[in-house]
Amino acid sequence: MRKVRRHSEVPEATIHRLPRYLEKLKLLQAMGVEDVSSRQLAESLDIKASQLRHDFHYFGGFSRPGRPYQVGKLVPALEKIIGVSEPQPVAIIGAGHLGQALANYANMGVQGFPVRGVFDANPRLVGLEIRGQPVRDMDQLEPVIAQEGIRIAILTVPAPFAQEVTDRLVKAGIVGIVNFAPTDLKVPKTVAVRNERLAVGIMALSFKVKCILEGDCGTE
Amino acid sequence: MRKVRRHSEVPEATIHRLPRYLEKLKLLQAMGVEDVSSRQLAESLDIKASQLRHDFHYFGGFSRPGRPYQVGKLVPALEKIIGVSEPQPVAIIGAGHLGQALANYANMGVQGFPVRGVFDANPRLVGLEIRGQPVRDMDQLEPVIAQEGIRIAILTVPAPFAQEVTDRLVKAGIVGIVNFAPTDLKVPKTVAVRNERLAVGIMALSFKVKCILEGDCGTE
DNA sequence: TAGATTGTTAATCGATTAACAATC
DNA sequence: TAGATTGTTAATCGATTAACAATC
Repeated sequence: MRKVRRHSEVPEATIHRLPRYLEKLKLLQAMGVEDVSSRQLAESLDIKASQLRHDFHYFGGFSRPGRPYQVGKLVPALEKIIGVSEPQPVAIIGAGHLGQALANYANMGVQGFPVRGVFDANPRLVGLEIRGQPVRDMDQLEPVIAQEGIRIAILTVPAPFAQEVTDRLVKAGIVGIVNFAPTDLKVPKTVAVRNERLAVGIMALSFKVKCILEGDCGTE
Repeated sequence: MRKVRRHSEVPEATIHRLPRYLEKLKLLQAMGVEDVSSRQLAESLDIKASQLRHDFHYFGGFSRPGRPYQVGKLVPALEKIIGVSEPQPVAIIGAGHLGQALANYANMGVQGFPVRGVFDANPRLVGLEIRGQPVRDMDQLEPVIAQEGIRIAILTVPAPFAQEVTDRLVKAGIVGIVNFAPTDLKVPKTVAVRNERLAVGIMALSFKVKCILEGDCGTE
């Protein structure tokens, strides 16, 4: 470690590549690979080696010049940077189809984000068991967040309720929200929001599909 | 319409804003708003007016200099550009929790992407009804895609099966794939893929949460 | 040593923002 | 007309890529 950089200086684009680096490195680790060069790793991710080194450079000194990266050292280093060295408990607000799907998604825990609370306002859903956890009534939101030390929430409530639930989450100490509701959330600057909107994704895809079908993509 | 531009020249960033423009404009339309200036529209989306005009400029002439945009003209124009003037039938491959959640998501049809086929390899899921549609066996994949004229598929199968299913989809004439499997897909250049990976999103969020909690964000 | 590799800076590329003429 | 607005180009900003010295 040679330089300390403030996170704010790390470009958004780099931040989004970090999880992909970690994912691929964990795969290599599981295969017993010990060393990997920037070229090898970059190629497997379909990016340029210089970009990968440039990205790593924000955090300084993962290897020494002349030596390839050691998978066993890089994995924990990236986990520390991303913030998943310790498990990060998460809450899921909204136990509809999507909320249930996410609560059921076993990989969440494996990736470092164990689900420690599932909440819904619908009394018919409250009490339902998902992977050994009950769906809780919304009045349990604040106490469970406090008790479990939850900092990240996944929001899967209908759009009309998204903002009021968000306000409660912020007051309860939540610092990061993954928003699946198709609406923009107002939060203080000290809270990070990531919007996951399926509709936007499928429409962007549709634009490209149209361009492929109409031979309008500049490839011919 | 003054200029015809090839789609390939439209930047990725612009493509991803088009659905957001359309979404907001439809909202305005539903409220009975007839005219909207670039400044008003941009402000409501938290972007710069010049960026919005610059984006629209790729497609040329939505209004005339001096006159604001007419919502009633802009909505169908954007729908045409994005490719949702006609409903685009989609197939969902994989009827696990996530696949079921998506098949249940009524908004899909409203947004212009009606679900016209849900498929799974698990015989215990085959026959299950979701919103009036049966989960079909995988051997129905090719005939249904052909019969319904489906061009876009949503992939929610486990990662180990993602590539083989993709190969079948491509052979069956699918041109766009929304990939929820946590693995990269190999496809010909004539097929568009959009990766929707929850793990990447929550990890990118985690990085920011860490930076907020540690006061390492340059805001103080 | 010779070849390969990283860390780091400089050059290139692309996207955002500002500016303003033309128009209503 | 005066004020507001778009379309369009130029200026700025940021991210990617290339280049290469230092190192093994």
